[in-house]
Amino acid sequence: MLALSHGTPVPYFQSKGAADFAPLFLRQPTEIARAGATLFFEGDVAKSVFRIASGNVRVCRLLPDGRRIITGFLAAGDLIGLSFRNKYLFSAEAIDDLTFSRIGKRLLEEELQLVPEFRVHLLSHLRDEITAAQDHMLLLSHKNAEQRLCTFLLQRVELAGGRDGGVLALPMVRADIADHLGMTIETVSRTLTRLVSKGVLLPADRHQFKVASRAALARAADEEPDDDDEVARERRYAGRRF
Amino acid sequence: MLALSHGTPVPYFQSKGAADFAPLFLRQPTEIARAGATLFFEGDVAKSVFRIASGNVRVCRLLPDGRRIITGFLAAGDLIGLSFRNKYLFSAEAIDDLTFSRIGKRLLEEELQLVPEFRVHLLSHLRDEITAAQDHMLLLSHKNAEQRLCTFLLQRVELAGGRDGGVLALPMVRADIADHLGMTIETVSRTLTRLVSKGVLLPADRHQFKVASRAALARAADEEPDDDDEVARERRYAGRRF
DNA sequence: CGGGCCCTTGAAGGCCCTCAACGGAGGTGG
DNA sequence: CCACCTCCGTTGAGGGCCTTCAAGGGCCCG
Repeated sequence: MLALSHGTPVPYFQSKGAADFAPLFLRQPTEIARAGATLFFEGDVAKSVFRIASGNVRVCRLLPDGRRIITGFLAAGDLIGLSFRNKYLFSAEAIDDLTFSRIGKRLLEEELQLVPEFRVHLLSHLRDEITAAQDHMLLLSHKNAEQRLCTFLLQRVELAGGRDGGVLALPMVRADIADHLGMTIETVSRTLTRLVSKGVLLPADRHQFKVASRAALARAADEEPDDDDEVARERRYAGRRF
Repeated sequence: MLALSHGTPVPYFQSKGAADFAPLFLRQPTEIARAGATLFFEGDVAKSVFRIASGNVRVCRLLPDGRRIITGFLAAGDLIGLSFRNKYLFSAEAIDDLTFSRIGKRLLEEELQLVPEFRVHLLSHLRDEITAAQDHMLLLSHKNAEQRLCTFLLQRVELAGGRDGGVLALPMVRADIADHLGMTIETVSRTLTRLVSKGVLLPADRHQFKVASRAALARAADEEPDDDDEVARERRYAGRRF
């Protein structure tokens, strides 16, 4: 279960899915953090990689003027901090109460030297991060408020494995969503309200919605505001390709 | 010159700078491409990694509706395609006439198995990509047109090693800049004009400017539009931190 | 009950996009 | 050599989307 024997070739550019570093953390003690606690700050010397057992984490960076961007939200099973050099590139804060474990840089290095599989997992993880970052750049540069929010909601539905009747959990506050999607809290609020009034969402409480129509959500996430015909779409394609 | 002997431990999370894969490409033949040519398309099966010898490349992704984002511009010495899984994540197109070489996935795999240093370089490269992507997300989510353009121009000045009197080269067309910064070509044009009239830039031709005041450029890249005092800045900081 | 935090809603304004027209540069063919 | 075309860049006018500023309500806790 743990590893291939030394010297066995392991392809670095394979098509495998998400990395699985779980075995590395099996022997590490479980720690806890309260809502609002900071696991580490952007710029801190990186000593450990973290793995979330339960709870939610926001990962964020700050501009010199204090504005903030949340590069992502993490939950149970996710890893934090694999993309550091010797300092962390971002801060990690607990959204709600958290249980997690950590593995020291030193031990991680040793495991990577010994176990080729982990090196491949590491690469796979970094590529996933790059892909996610690029997708997010697309969202930020070209999508409007409703598309951004629907894209985000859809992601949360999918990683929860939810179906149409499923409940959509938004453990973070509106300001977190806003700073993730490059919007203001007012626009987040207004857009959520609009989605409810359109019948796409059904409000449960502040942090939970039911998805009335996942199809409508998907449509709103990727497409033009409305009445968008295939002709116009093809025309734009043609204009770009050459 | 080529590598450490097998088994020598190489730290994976060290602080080294940009990766140096140049030795891998020394034996590869040089190829050429005309301006406008496409090295590979997003979604193509990834067979090779490329290294630019001369010329400029744009790296881009497309939305389903045909809108485009240019994730970055590459020049001599840069590598393309290291972050693929088994398909390319983006397209790469020649901006001007290009010379480059490539190394096959197969051979690259072998080198990575044999030479620990290259594995470290690969990680370092991927982390650089993640860092750049996050910086760009910051730009796209929170900066206005002038800040975006100044940030971009400043990057180009710095990678050219230019001083105040240096010439700023913009080999790409305005549409490329627009799709990189999440703007329209009109806004790019208007903002450039404004920077010229402010005396920050001096126009040479369409694709070259002189930077009259690099300090002004840096100020405009990161700060508030204008007359921004420290008091206001500290106030915003305080508002965010708690 | 008062205070703080979070969320919502309204009103006004600004920034940037959209649409449109024009001019220059470069290439091609008459 | 010039007419013509296309691509690229600039500039102007108008409008829409989102931000900013402001107020108010719900919830929790001391």
